[in-house]
Amino acid sequence: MNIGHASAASGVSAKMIRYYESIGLIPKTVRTEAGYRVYSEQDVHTLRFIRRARDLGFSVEQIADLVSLWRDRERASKDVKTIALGHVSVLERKIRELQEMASTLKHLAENCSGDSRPHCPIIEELANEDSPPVLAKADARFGALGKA
Amino acid sequence: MNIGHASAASGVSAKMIRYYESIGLIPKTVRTEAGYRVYSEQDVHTLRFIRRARDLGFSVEQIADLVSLWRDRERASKDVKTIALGHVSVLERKIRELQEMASTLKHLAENCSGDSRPHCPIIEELANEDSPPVLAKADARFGALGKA
DNA sequence: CTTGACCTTCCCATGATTGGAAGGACTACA
DNA sequence: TGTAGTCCTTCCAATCATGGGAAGGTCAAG
Repeated sequence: MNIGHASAASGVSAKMIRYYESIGLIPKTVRTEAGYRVYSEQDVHTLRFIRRARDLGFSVEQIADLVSLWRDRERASKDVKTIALGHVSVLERKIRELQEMASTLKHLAENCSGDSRPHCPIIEELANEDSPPVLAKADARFGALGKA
Repeated sequence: MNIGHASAASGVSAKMIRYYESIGLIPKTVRTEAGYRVYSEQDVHTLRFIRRARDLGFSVEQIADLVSLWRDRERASKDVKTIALGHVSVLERKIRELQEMASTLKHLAENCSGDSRPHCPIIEELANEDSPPVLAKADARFGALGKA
């Protein structure tokens, strides 16, 4: 099976499959004489595992740990649970940060008439000389949501 | 006032001030003969405005819009409200995605004994041949939380 | 006049992902 | 056999906001 087929079968883009190989998340594959990568059903299985972990928001680094724990049939379930719960707490912190942002903004927007007049509490809050941080301490790096 | 002072007064790092200038979010400053950037109180005020908007998770692109609306004393509050509410809906979608991830993981972890035995429903779910996506469609790009 | 703290520009790295270019390989069809 | 079209390969670049650091100029205090 070539990379395009493995991609379709696993839901991981060919680009990402090559990337995962380059960073060592998955081992280098067998190649045909022409240099084409060849994948087995087991490889596709691994790729699906990786995709599901990505869907759950695990980082590539965490996924590497999960994959090796997956391969180790003797590992303790505690080790897996530790990673999962650690990730849950990161997710929950992130959720709280975003909820704070959203509720602050909603509160401001509720007090903004939203008509053609210039008065606007949203802008006024952002411009407020006296209120240092708008929120306590929401790590701005996790607030940015890209150009979605 | 030089850039270090402006940074301390606004809470925006000197690195970011230069970056914001380079991308046109803030105008080029006056320079001393030696080439040092010089900032006024008004500039610091603008930087604080920007930092607060960042704290609320606005993208630089959105901040550019907010800054120009801020400067325009005749603008309609509707324009500001539209940006804010658009951002709120993005935040809320993101929150729902993360909540789905967290609840799926918590559910799996609750059923994982977390002891030294190998049985682990978390790994088993990730490895499950039959369940295509773990979650409906959580954009993986927003699931990754960096190496926090 | 030296020391240290500041400033300047420039380049690089992050994380996961996508895009594209240039070129080789394979398949199907005439 | 030729050729068109689709696949594959590698390499390079961009995203977004931010930090790190190097090399070198400037400034203020001692």
